[in-house]
Amino acid sequence: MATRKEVTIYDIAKVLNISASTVSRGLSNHPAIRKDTIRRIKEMALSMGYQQNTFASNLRKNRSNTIGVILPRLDSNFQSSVVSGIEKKANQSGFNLIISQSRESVEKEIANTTTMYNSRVDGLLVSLTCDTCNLDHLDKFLKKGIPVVFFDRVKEYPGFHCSKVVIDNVKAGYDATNHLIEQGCERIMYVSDNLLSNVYSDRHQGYKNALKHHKIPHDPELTFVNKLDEESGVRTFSRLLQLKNRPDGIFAANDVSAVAMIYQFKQAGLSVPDDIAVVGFNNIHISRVIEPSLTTIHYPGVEMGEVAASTLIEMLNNDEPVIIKTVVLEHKLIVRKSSLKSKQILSAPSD
Amino acid sequence: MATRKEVTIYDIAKVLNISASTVSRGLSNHPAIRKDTIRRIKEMALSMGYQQNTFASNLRKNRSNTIGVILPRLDSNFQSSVVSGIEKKANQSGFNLIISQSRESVEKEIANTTTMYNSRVDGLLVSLTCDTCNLDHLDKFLKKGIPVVFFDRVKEYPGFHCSKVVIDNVKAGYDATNHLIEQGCERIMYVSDNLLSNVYSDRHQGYKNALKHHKIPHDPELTFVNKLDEESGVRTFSRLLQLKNRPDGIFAANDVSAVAMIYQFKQAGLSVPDDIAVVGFNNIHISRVIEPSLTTIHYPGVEMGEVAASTLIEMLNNDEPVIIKTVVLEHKLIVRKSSLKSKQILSAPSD
DNA sequence: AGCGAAAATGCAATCGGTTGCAACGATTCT
DNA sequence: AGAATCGTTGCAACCGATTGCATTTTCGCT
Repeated sequence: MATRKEVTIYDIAKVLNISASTVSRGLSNHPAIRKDTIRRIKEMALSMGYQQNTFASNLRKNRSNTIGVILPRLDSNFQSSVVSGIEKKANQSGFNLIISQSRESVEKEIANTTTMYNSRVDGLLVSLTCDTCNLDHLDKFLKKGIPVVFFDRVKEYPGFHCSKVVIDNVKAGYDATNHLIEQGCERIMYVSDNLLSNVYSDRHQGYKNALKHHKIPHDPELTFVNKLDEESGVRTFSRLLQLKNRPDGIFAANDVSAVAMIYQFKQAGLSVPDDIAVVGFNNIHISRVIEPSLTTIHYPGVEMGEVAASTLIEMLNNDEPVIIKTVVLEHKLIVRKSSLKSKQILSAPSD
Repeated sequence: MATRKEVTIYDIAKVLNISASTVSRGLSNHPAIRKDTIRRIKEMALSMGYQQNTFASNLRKNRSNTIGVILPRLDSNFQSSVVSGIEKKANQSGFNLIISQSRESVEKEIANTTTMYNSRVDGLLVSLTCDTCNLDHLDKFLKKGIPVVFFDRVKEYPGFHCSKVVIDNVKAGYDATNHLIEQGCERIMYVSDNLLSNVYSDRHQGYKNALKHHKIPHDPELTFVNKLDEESGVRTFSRLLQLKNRPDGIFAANDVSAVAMIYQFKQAGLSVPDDIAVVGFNNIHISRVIEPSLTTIHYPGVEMGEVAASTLIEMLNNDEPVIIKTVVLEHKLIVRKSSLKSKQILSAPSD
């Protein structure tokens, strides 16, 4: 009883006493088919419970109507917002979405790439692993004319050209650091994840730029690279203790670690922001409600997903040669309490 | 230059001077094919860069090797963890995943259902919208023998039988409320989302059970239903102000709203937990680091996803008649500061 | 060497929709 | 009226892998 026979276009054709080609064309509103015939076909299809067999269609058209997404993690605030945006756009345009996570493993990223390739996705959206150091596994897509769009975690690679959707991480890093400096911080620590990744190295660059701009010497000891997870705060704190000269400001490359640090500082009896000011990155929900609330860089996740998906879909729907572009979305420094030094300092002559 | 010809089994067959059937069988390790032939086929396939055409295979086998997931939101801490777990299992078992969000809209849920059906998913994982009040849109799957597994947001519906993966929300609601009562709370508010959804109504039931068990009268005015988002705290707070008798405890059906409330209370100069104790639900990251840290119900998201996916995959791989089952995962009350009334009360004779 | 069984391989139909081209009828034009 | 044209529709060859059944090859055994 489970698998009763499927209705095909041939069945419809037989009932209406026309050919299957006409049914096929009718169902896709082919201009050569008479309006009235189209109506009859569609009505019959509906009443017979016809359901298109996408396999057959895909096979013939050699198009899957599917977009592949490869990203490090789904269980991340930021990344799941991006996927949410992607899903929205893809769905609107009638594309299916197949998603796989690399879990920050290059091997898994490569494996996922192959799966996507074999599933014959029409296009690919990728946010890279931190450790991805070449793009050989993506070559086959470009070679075959399957567009690839990077988002967030991107990579420049010789001979590999594809569109990207990012924020200006250098500028954002600059803004964050600059803000701390303006608050009177003189010894600022940068807490980062793997500097191989553009997002973290660019923020680092911005950090250095800001220091330079304010003529503050750059102390490499103040850049701490570690996994930016919930335990990051503990590690950073112990790292802090080892330093001769304690920093008076921290720029953390994500909110999760910033929040974890604030927690550690509070436990240790240090005052945020007065003993040490903190700026995070991402503007995740938590940053607003933590005590003190976290100054951070807002970073539009859902929008990034939407733009990335739109960019890809545009490439898919256009027959003209692909235009490679890089879309840079606006970020915004959101100042909250974790970085606002007491008023005396604030009102000090800063210009 | 874009689309260079694909390699097919016929090409391989021609080169090796054997038939395509043998190549097909060889590639799938058919026992009737000589080991040596298999080796030769595979080597040639590799060197020619053969890539299986899944459309053709799917068409012939009438199987998509794809699992569909429909859930309310991807940009939710909890739900994205579940998806993460699902992806992990699906990937391990060689299934693709297509995902779509209903964004809490029944219409979109139904539309997604149709898309999934047309994509001919082999099985479906669903977490329902709060407002979904019948399962007619899922009927076609069962009728066609496509297994459906619900997770988290489930629904009992006459004549509709499918497996489920859930937690015991009644018990969890009981545990949360009971804990508040043990802390000395006597007037406990339940802050919920739409009570049509099992997760919220079951927690409500547990809440009432606990009250009853402790012989505390149930005041319907103390159940506040609203959208459990970040603004929920504001709404709940204004609701609180309207009450004659201010509650001394709150059980919130998710952490996001609990945290938002705590924030409001603090702003208003109320002490948590002494003026009002708070228990949340989900144990999202934030609950640990907020001040005061939030007592909550831990709720295994990733595991729920893994179990749901495994359950479905098991059904897909078994030819025997499907065994319907309900898997109930353990939850756990995690006591933190937001509910721990001062020691005097704690050490009071509670037996 | 010869026979039969078992092992290995090939044949050809099939899955269901798509599409270039041919064909048909109706209309228009000369 | 005959030719040209346009609007519709049908024919048949795909797309590439799978699989029941037929056929060939292999090999053991007498």
